[in-house]
Amino acid sequence: MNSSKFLKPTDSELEILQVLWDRGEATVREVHEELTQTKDCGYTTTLKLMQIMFDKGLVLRDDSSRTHIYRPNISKEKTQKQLLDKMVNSLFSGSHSQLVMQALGSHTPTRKELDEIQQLLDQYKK
Amino acid sequence: MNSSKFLKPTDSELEILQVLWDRGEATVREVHEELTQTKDCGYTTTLKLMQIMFDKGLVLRDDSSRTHIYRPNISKEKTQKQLLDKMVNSLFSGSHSQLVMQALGSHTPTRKELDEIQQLLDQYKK
DNA sequence: TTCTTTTTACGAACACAATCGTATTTTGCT
DNA sequence: AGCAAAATACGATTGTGTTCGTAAAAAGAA
Repeated sequence: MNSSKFLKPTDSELEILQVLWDRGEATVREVHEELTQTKDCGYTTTLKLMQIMFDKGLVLRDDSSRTHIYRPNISKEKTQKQLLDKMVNSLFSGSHSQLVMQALGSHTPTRKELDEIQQLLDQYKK
Repeated sequence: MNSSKFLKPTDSELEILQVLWDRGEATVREVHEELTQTKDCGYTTTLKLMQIMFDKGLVLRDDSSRTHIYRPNISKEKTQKQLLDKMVNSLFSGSHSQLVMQALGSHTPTRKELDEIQQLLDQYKK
C-alpha cells in the first residue's frame, strides 16, 4: 500500500534517490558527500530533504543506531516508468513510439545500443 | 538568440503550449475553453499563466486588437528534446538507449510503431 | 447614452520546494 | 566526569508556481 499512489519525487529528491539506488543504503553523511561532488549545499539541507522524503514514504529509515541508515522505498524502474509515462502524456500526446523516435533522433546511438534495441524489437515482432 | 537559454516550462505551461502547438495560435479564451475540458480552473488563472509565459518569452503575443492572440515561441521538438535530455541525465544515467528500452518495455507497441522504429534503426545501421 | 459583457491588468494568497541557522542529543575521546 | 565532534530535530526564510478576486478598460446591446 505504499508505492501504489503516485508520488512524484522532486528534482532534489531524485538526486538523493539516485545515490540510494546505486548503493542500496546510505547515511545522510554518505549521501551528502556524494551530492557535494556535483552541487553545493549544506549538510543540514541534505538531512532535511531526506527527512522529508521519509515523511513522504519515499525512503525507509533504520534509526536503531545513532546514525540513521536510509534505503529507497520506491524502485528505480517503477519511478522511471511513472515519470516516462507522465512525459509521454504531457509532451508526446500519449505516443510512446513518438518519444522513442525523438530519443533516438536526438543523439547518435552506439553500435551496442543499436543491437540492444534491435533485440528488443525482434522480440516484439514475433 | 531566444531559445538558446534553457527555459524549462512548468506543467501548467506545458498544457498551454500543447494547445498553441496544435492550433498554431489562439486567444486566452480559446486556450481556456480547451483546458477546462480536462481540468478545472478560472479564466483569470489561464490568463495570468499566459501573461507570465509572455514575460518569460515562451510565447509571442499580438496585442494590436482588443483580444490578444498568442503563438508559441519555442518549438515542440526542441522542448521535447530538452526535457528528454534532462530526464535521461537525471533518471537514466545519461543513457539514451536505457530510456528507449524502458519506454518500449513498459508498453506493447503496435505494428506500425515497430515499423517506424525499425526504419530509424536501419538508417543508423548504414 | 447607459448598462452589460468581455478582456486585460494587478496584486494578494496559498502551497510547496529548497536552504540554512540554531538548538538538542548522542557518541567518543582525554 | 568533562569536552569536542557528529548527528538529528526544529523553525524560519526565500523563491516560485498556481490560483483567484477585484479593478480598469474596451466593446457591444438596449
